[in-house]
Order: sequence, then C-alpha cells, then structure tokens
Amino acid sequence: MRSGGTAPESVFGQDLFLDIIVDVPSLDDRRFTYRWTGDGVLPYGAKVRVPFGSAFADGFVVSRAQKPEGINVKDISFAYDTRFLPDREMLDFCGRLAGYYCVSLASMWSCLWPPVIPKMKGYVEPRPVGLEGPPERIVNGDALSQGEEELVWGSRRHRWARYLEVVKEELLRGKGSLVLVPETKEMGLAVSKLREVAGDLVTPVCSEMTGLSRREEWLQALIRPNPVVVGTRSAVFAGTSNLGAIIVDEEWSDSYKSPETPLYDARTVARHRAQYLGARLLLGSSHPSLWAYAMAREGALELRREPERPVSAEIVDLRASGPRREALSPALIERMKSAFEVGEKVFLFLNKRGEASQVICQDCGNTITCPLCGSPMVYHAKERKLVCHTCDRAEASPDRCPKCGGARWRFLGFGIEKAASEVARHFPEVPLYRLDKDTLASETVQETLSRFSMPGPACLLGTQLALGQLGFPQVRLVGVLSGDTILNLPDFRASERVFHTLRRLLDLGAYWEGEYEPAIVAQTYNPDHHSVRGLIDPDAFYEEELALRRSVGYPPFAALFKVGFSGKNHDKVKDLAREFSRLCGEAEPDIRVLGPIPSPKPKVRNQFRWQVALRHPDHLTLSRACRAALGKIRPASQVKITVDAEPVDMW
DNA sequence: AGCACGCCGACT
DNA sequence: GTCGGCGTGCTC
Repeated sequence: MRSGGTAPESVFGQDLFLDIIVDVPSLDDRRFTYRWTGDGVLPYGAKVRVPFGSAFADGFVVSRAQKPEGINVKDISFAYDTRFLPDREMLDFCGRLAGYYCVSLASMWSCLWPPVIPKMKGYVEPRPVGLEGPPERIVNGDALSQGEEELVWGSRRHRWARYLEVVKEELLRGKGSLVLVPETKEMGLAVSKLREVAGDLVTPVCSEMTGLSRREEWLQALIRPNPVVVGTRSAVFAGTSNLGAIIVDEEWSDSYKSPETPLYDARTVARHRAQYLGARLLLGSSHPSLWAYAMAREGALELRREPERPVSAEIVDLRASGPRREALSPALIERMKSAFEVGEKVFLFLNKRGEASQVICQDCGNTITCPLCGSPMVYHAKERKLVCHTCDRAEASPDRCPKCGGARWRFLGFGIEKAASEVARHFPEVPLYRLDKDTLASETVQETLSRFSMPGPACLLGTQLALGQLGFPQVRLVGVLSGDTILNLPDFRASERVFHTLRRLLDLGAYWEGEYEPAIVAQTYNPDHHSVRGLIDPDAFYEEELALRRSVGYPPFAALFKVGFSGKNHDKVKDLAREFSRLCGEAEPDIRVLGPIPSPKPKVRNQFRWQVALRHPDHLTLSRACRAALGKIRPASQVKITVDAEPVDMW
C-alpha cells in the first residue's frame, strides 16, 4: 500500500519510460516504449496492460528506456499486482525455455502468472530486482545438472510413500516441493496425502483458477518460504525458487503436454527447472514412459522399482477366428459368462480411434509399415495407395500381403454400437451401460458409474473416457475389444500409447489402499506385437521399443520437432513449408528434414495444413536452426507457423 | 491478434 | 459511377 509519499524519489515527478514486450503472436518480443505515470516502480518482468493499436494487450517490462523521438508514446493503462511477480530465477529460467521451445519470451512469461490478476493498488514495494535487459537466451538446458533424479516405478502406494518421504526430508532442510498430478481430479487425494507430512504448507494451485481463493493460493505459493505446491500441468511454473524437490506423478500421461502455445511439456519443464534450481526430480509412474525408462536405464535416473505383481492376462488372437466379424470373440464371451454367473461386473474397453481407413492382413495380422521410418502406412482409398505420413512416401496398395501372401485385407473400425448390440444379444438379462462421448451428453460419468456399481452383474462398455475415473466400481474382468487399432496410426508413439492404455486397464480399480487387479482379456490382431505382449511382460516391451526407436533415430534418442503450416491459400502454405525446410537444412546440414508433407488432416476449417518434421540428436541444435529459419522467413504472408519442439504425436 | 489502408470486381 | 473483397503492414 502507498505509504504517504515514501516511494523512491527518483521516479516521482518525472516521466518514466519503459520498454515493454507485448504478448501478441508473431510480434516475437519486439519492444515498445510506454510511459508509466502511476505510483511506484515497475520492476523487470512486471506484467502490464497497454493500449496497442486500437485495442489493448498484456505485456511485460523488460527495461528502462529513453524518450523515443518521433513516436507518440502512450501511457501504460495499469500494472498488475506486483505481488504476483515471479522471482528473478523463474524469469531467467523462462528465458531459456523460450529459446528451447522456439516461442516468444512474452508468451513464456505469461505462464508464470495466474489467469486473472488484480490491478496493482497504489504503491507496492516491489521485490528488489533491477531493470536489466532481458536474460541471455543461453538455452543450454542441460548444463546445470546437479540435483538427484529418480524414477519411482510402482503402485500408487509405493510412489506416494516415496514422495512423502522426500517432501518431509526437504522440509527439514527448509525447502519446499512441487508436486504435479496429471488430472485435476487427482488433486484432492494428493493434497490430503501431503497434508500428512506438510500440514498447512500444502498449497494447491489450480489452472481453472478464477475464484478469489484460488488466486490467493497461487499467491501463497509465491510468498511462503517453503510451500508444498500441488497442481496439474500449469503448476509447473508456480511457486518460489526455494524448492528442494519437483515430483511428477504418473509421468507417462500426455496430459502434461500443453495443447496450446507455448507448446511446452510439463515433464521436461519440471526436469529443467529442477536442474536449474539444483532440486531433486522424482518421476513417478505405474508404467513409465519410454523417456523415463531410457533415462533410468542409462543411469541418469536412480530407479526405485516395486516388484511387478503377477497379472492375469489373456491375449486372444483374432486372426485365428477367420473372416467372421464379431466384436466379441468366443473366448471373451465365455469369460464374461462365467463372470456374470457369479454376479461380477465386466468392463469392455473399445478404443474408438480405429475408424481410420486402414488395412491389415486378415491372415497374419500384418500391418504394413513404412520402410523408412517404421510408422504404419495409411490407406488412401481415392488413389488406392498406401502413404506414409511421416516420410511422404507413397506406394501402390499391394494385392497380397508381403509377409504371408494372404489376399484377405480387412478394413478396420467396428463401432461401439455394434459391440453394444452384440453384448445385448448374448446377455439380454445383464444390465448394459455405455460410457463414451456420444452418451455423455445425457448423463454424467458419475451417474453411469453409480448405476453400474449397483449390486449384481453388469456390463460397462466404454472408451478412453472411462479410464482414470476415480472410484471405479469393482470390476473383475476387463475385455479389450480393440485396444490396438491405434497401432495403425502413423505415429512414432503409437506402440507406446497402446502399451500405456493396456497397462492402465490393469489399474482400473486402483485408487488407494485395498487395490485389486482385474483379470484382463485382450483381443487383438497383433498378439505378438511387443506393445500387446507388454501387458504380460512390460520389460520386454521397453527393450524392444527402445531398440526400435534407436534404430530409426526417434525420441528418446533424438530430438524431434513438428512444425505446422496453415492458411487458406494452399500454394502459399506449401511454398512456405518448402522454404522453411530448405532454410533449416541450410542452417544446420546435419538435421534430418522430413517433409514437407500434407498434415494427416490436410484441410481443417477451410485452412490447408502442411507439416515438416525435423530430427537431430541434439535438441538445442534444432531450436537454433528453427529460430534461424523462422527469422529469415518474411513475416508477411497469411500462413501461420506452429513449432512443436516436443510433440507427443505426429497429428 | 485486431484493425486500417488500399487497390481491383459486380451492384444500386 | 460506388460498395466491398481481403492482401499488406502497423501497432510505442
């Protein structure tokens, strides 16, 4: 609060000019000079509202400025409450991240503030930081490693025992912690667990933070000397720099990847932030990502693994059942029957993404993959061709399977409707519920689940939506109708995704104590595929998938960028994508440039879409080349460029 | 991102 | 003769 004119003499009674970077796309941190006529000092990094063109925009103070000549300098409209100003270390850290992700510093800094911030009221003593220039974009994310890193692999109980231990240790050293969970609905449990060791220091922050109390919690995370901050993806930017540990629970989850720009991945940000602060990093997982597994294998992460529990899993080979096309195999029907007879519940999982126009060999289950990159190829009905969307390689669709010579091709995609009618036909007396996007409109997930959990036999047919629901009813049998159809997606992580989905089904009922594991019956056309075998032998999956990724030079053995181009003028989009590819190759000859190719969805909302993939062993080399190329492209043109420096898929 | 300026087609 | 398309450029 303003304390009767005690603000610094030097900034009173005179015009104060400040350089502001405005958070507006394509402006890329261009500086604009504004006048500050309000009370108090606006420190480096302060967030302000400024008139911009005929509208307003948010921006950040980066330095003091001279009165510019020949420009009609406008006044800063207001400053946001400087109590929310992140500390200098976080500001600098985000400078590095901006370089790493090829985005503007302004957009990166925006992540450091809650969505709604009050205006600054009167004079607020800012934290002591100077008005230096912006931090050097050193973008050397790995140079500062000194903290310990570990992979906590096992059940929820196993992981949280370790988390609490570490949080407690750090508190004894006077250090706070940051705990990330994949979904908002996981926060309640995380908070109550952490309260056991950290009591009132536990500070939940929430991305859907519009309410006053939410904002207050965010502030507490900044102000408390050693907060134990809990939150989802966006919370990776919250809290002070006095952190002893950063914990990422269920790190395999792609919900850590931001879907909007800046396209950061909270897992990587967490790791870099821990390294930057010299804090420990804990990655927790019931089935680690390949990224985490590879680091543990190299010894970069210390491994704390709970012994694998035996699983009851049966893999049903659909190839054996011939051309008959039913959603439920006889083997599954048998198992369902015995489950219903003793009053148990069955969950049938159907991955709905199998609608794509794919062909697999009905005799041997072979899916044709691209010889250049290993991604499954996509059938283009129009030209009767198989196309690799990663390499832009097209070949005639073969008449006979190159593996077994079979000529019976199957087009994928049986819908949930068909499955439902089959279940109803086989088990007319068993109550049947559905949980998918189409049925969600009529009732909530919880309503469906509670009806499903009423005593007696019942069957639930669900998609991804059903996974990860807390308090899932006691299911004794899980049937996977078509979990592996996404193997046919042109995506370097398709196998990993199938593996995680299948392993996740084993955890359906796992909530806290009293865990149990259902028996699982997985129907598949790929019974020998390592991602399906991973249900029984996860280690074999990891080793095989790692070997595959290494042989084709994909993550985690190399950095991969996905650069998207979109606009309504097809030729301009294509030309700019070509130009960009050329410039990248020029900037750094070692870079593998794949494409440009039309995006898997080549036209969306009347916008044409092309993409380029870049690969190189070193992420920073890619970032540098990418920024160099972007800098040389004339910023005109109605083509939007999106750089994803850490894609989780190639869509 | 908005928004204004500016130079070529079909309308009262 | 004007209204209006959106390509190009600017925003302190």
